[in-house]
Amino acid sequence: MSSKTIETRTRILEATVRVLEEHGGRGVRMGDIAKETGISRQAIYLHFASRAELLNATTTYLDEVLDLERRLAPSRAAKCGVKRLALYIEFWGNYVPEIYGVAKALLLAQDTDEAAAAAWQDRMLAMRDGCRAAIKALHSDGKLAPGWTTKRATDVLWTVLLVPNWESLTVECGWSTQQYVRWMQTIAQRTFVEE
Amino acid sequence: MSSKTIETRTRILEATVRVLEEHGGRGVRMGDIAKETGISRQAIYLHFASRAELLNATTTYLDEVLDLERRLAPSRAAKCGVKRLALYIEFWGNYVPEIYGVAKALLLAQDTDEAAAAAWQDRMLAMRDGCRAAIKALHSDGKLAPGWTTKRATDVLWTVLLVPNWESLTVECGWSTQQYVRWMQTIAQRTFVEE
DNA sequence: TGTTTACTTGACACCTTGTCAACCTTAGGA
DNA sequence: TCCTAAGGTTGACAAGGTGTCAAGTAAACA
Repeated sequence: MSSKTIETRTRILEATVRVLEEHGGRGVRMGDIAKETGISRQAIYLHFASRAELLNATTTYLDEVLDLERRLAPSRAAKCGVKRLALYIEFWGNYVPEIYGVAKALLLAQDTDEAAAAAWQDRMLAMRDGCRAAIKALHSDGKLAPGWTTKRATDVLWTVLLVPNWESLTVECGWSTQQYVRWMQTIAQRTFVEE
Repeated sequence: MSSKTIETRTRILEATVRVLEEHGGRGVRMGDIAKETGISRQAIYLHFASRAELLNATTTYLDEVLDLERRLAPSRAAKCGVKRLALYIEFWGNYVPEIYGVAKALLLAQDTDEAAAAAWQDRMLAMRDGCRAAIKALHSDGKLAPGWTTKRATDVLWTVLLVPNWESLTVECGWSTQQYVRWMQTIAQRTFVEE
């Protein structure tokens, strides 16, 4: 790829983030993104094969810009399962607001777009790995509350952390990010950690 | 409305339930419903103003057919808050699978359709009343775990019971209805009920 | 017999994504 | 300096869905 190609590609990605963030991921068309980038709608297809691919590339781009790996480090370095669980929820609760626009757009595209569904599925499976790791750490410490298997506890933690729930609590119910983190930690603690 | 009008209207509603249930609420077009009913696509608009209105009417129709009121009775008659909470979750966990197809369709229509969004919002606010009643009953018994306000606990219970979470646990994670009910009760118990 | 009611058929507007062809512009190599 | 290719522009169009409209049909009803 020439430097000009890369530059335009980056400009498109930046514009996508901006316009998606601004509209909460809803009702954003290819034409809107093109206008924000300052190029024609058709030109976007010179860089991305479809809307789904653009959306997918945008999440990857955001992960880099927001330094996903650095943000994940604390929870991975936790000394005990209880701590790891709390730190993972803290990471996630602070990450979702930053990616919400793009995430929502990808989420909405799922119905009509097979590729978008697969892309989002992938990301959520990655998030699930984080959940599983936290639950396993808890289990290793002998602190997983009785009755829970690793699989079942992972299912629940993962489901509860899904973006629509964050949306419900913050957008609908008016919670702040801090409240989200704090009470999600409380729920996870009470549900999964043996007293 | 003439009896013929009512009969056709009912046939459309029945057909909508069938075809939506069959396809899990995804990718069902007005033409599909018309074909299933045995009338022309345009004729549906003689009975329902729009796709959103049809979907909305279908949920109301299902509530009647499935006797929503009767199903709600046990939780409402519960003698204590703990029991009420458990029974409400049991009701909901057994109700969602029955309405899933229609619910999913209405859920998917939300992005493009303002009216569909409002209709679903309405139903979910009704469900929220049930959550609030259970939490309040718990609170009256002095059994609401410390730290929770009625509002905050209602927010959480309501969010956790939302249809996408049921979908995640059953469709994605492979849980049975029984498992869903049992573990949701467990989570609610451990999270909200004072030991 | 004549009229109203429920429905049919065919056509079409609107919206968005994705594709195509033809044309333009500019930077870089020979 | 010339000319070529890459990156972009414009206009047009197909596909696929919702919703609308006009004209016609068939049967019930008065």
